[in-house]
Amino acid sequence: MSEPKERKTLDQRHQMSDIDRLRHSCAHVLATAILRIWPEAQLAGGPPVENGFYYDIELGHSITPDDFEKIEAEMKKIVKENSSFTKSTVTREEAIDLINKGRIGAVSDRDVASKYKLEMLNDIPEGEDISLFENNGFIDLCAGPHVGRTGNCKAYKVMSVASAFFKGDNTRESLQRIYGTCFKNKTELSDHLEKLEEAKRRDHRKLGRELGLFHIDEMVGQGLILWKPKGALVRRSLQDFITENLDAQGYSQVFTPHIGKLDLYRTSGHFPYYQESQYAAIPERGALEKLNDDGVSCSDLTNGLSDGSIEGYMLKPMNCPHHIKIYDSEHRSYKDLPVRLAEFGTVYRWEQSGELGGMTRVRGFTQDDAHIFCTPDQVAEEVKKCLDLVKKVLKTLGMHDYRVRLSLRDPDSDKYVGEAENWEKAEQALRDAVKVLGVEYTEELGEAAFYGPKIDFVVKDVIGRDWQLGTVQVDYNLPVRFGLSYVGSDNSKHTPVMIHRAPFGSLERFTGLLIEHFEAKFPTWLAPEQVRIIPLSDKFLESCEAASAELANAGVRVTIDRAAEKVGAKIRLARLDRVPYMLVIGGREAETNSVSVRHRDLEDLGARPLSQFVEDITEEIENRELGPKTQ
RNA sequence: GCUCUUGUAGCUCAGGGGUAGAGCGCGUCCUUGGUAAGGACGAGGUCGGCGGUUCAAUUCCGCUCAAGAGCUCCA
Repeated sequence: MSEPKERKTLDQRHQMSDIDRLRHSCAHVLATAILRIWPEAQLAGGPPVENGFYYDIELGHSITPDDFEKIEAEMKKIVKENSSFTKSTVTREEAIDLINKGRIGAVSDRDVASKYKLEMLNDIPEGEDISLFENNGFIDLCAGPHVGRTGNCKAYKVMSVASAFFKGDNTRESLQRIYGTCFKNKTELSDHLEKLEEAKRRDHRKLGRELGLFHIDEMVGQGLILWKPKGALVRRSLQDFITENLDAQGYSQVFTPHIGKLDLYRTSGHFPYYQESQYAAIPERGALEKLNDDGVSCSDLTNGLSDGSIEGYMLKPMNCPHHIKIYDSEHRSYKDLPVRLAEFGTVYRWEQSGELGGMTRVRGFTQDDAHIFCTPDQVAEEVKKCLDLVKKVLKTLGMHDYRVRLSLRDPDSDKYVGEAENWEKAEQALRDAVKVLGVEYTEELGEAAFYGPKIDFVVKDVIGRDWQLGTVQVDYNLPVRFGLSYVGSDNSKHTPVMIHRAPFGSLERFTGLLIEHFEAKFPTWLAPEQVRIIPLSDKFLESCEAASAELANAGVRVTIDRAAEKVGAKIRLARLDRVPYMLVIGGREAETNSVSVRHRDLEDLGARPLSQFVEDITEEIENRELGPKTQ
C-alpha cells in the first residue's frame, strides 16, 4: 500500500528495514481483520511507523477501546491461517476496475469502492509500477515489501484509536486511525510495553504534581504554568547557571514589559500575519466605550486594530522587538558591537487547545532569550559562541541524546519575510557554523522562523517524541524592518545582523523535559531540597538544628524531618521526595559532631564529620556535578 | 481547532436513578526509635459547571469547561 503523504521510490522501499516490513505486514493483517468485522469500512492508508503501524479507515460508527479485543482476536485468526503475501502487478485500468468493484481494500466482492484507494492510485506517477498484495483474500494497493506469510506476525497489540485527516490535510476527511505496536518477538514487545509504563512513571505532569513542582489551574487558564516553590527553586538554579555564563560571555541583562503596542508588531511582521496564534489584541482604554457610543460593530473594531486606525496593545509573542528598541535607543558605532542583550523574557502564544500539554507545550513561557547585534564579520564567531553555550548546557545536564537540525526556509512558501539574498547569506552563515560544531546535523526545509533560518537542538523525551529546545538563529531581516544601523569605520551607516538565541528554549519546556530526564532525581545543584536531616528522636533535635544552620550558612537547601515517625519511614519519605542527601543524627553523631550520610541513589555512605560533609556537598553543588563523586 | 476517551475527597481510584466508599495523604493523641511504611481516633465531597428528562439525577440526555491520546499546528 502507498504512503498517503509522500511516495517513496521503489528503490527506497526495498531498503525498508526488516522490522518495518513486519510492521507493514501487520498493518495489512489489521486491515484484513477490520474488513472481516466491519465489511462496510473504507480503507485509506496503513504504513509502518516508529514502534508499530496504523491503518486509516472510514467507518459509519466510532471504534472504541472495547473493540480492540475483538480486533486482536480476528488478527490472531488471520495470523494463524498463515496466508502468504502475494504480489501482482496490474495496469492502471485494471487497478481502477478492481477498486470500483470493491476488490481492493475488501475481503470479498461488495459494492463499496474505497474513494481513498482511488485517490491514492491517482497519486502514483505515470510510468511507475502499480502493484497489489494479497493475503487471506484481502487485496491492497501496495508497493510492499512484506514478510512472507501472515504467520510471521507474532508479537503485536492494538494500542489506540484516534482521528487523522486524510493525507494529513485538515481540510480533508477525518478518518479513524487505529494504532498497533509490533515487534519481532513477544520479548521485545513486552520490553516495549514496559518502556511505555516507565514513561508513564516519569511523566513530568505526574511527578510535577506529586513533588509539588508546578500547577496548572483551570481558573488561571490553559497552558499557563504556576511554578510552586520547589519548581521555582529548580528554575532559579537553571537561571543562575545561565546568568553565570552570560556574565562570562559579555552579555548585558535587560528587562522589558510583557506587552507592546500593535505598531511594534506591525513593524516586526507579527501582527496581523500571526494574529491567530496570539492572544487577542488589547484595545486602548476608552476605545471600546467610544466605539460603543458610535454604534460601531465588533468587526469594525477588528478591522480598526488591523489597519491601525484603532490603537491597542498585544501580549508579546517574542522578545526581539523590545530588544531591538533598546539597541535603537542609542547611536551605535562598530566599536560598540557586538551588543548582546539578554533577558529571561516571558512570551505568550495562543496555541490551539489540543496542542497544550503539561509544561512542554504552553501558552505563556519564559525564554532564556538574548539578541546579539553585530557586524556581518562578527556573525560566525558569535554564532559559534552561542552554539558552544548550548552544548555546554546540554553537557552539564547529561543530555546527550539530541540531534542538531539546520532549519531552512521552504523556497516555495510565502510565509517568510525578507530578501532571498539575505536568506541565503544567513543560511550559509549557519551552515558554516554547524559544520565546525563537530556534531551530526540534518538540513530541514520549511522549519525556519519567518524572519530567518535556525540551528535547533532537538532532544527526544522518554517516549521518543522530539522536542525543540535550544536554538540559534541568524536574522538579516528584522534589523532592516526596524531600520537599525551602526556607524562603520568608513563613517557611513550600516545595518547590523541580529542573532537570536536561547540555550534552553523555554524554561517551562526545558524543566518539563528535565523532570522526565532525571525522573525528578535532579542533580544536587538543581534539587529543590538538597539535604534532609533526620533526627533519630526528639532528643537530637538540637544537634539537627545546629547542623541545619551550618549547611544553610553554606548555601545548602536543607530541611529537618520533625515528624513523630521512625527512621525507616522518614528515609522512605525522603527517597520518595527525591532528596539527594539524608543525614541521620542520633546519639553517636551528636557526640562526635558527625552525620550518617545516605544518598538517594548510593544508599548508606557511612558517618562523616559534619564539616567534611559541608565541604563535599558545597563542592558538588558549585561544580554542578551530575552526581556525587564515588570513592 | 478536529476525532475519541475521561472528569467522584489533596492524590490514586471503586461505586451507581433514592443526595456516597477504599487506600494513601492530612489533623490530634500514644509511641522516642538506627536507615523504604509503629498504633489509635478524627476531619474532609453541591460526584467539573449549566440546562433537560424524571416523583427523584452524582448516575440518563444535551451543552459547556478542563484533562489525556492521536491528527493538524508550533513565528
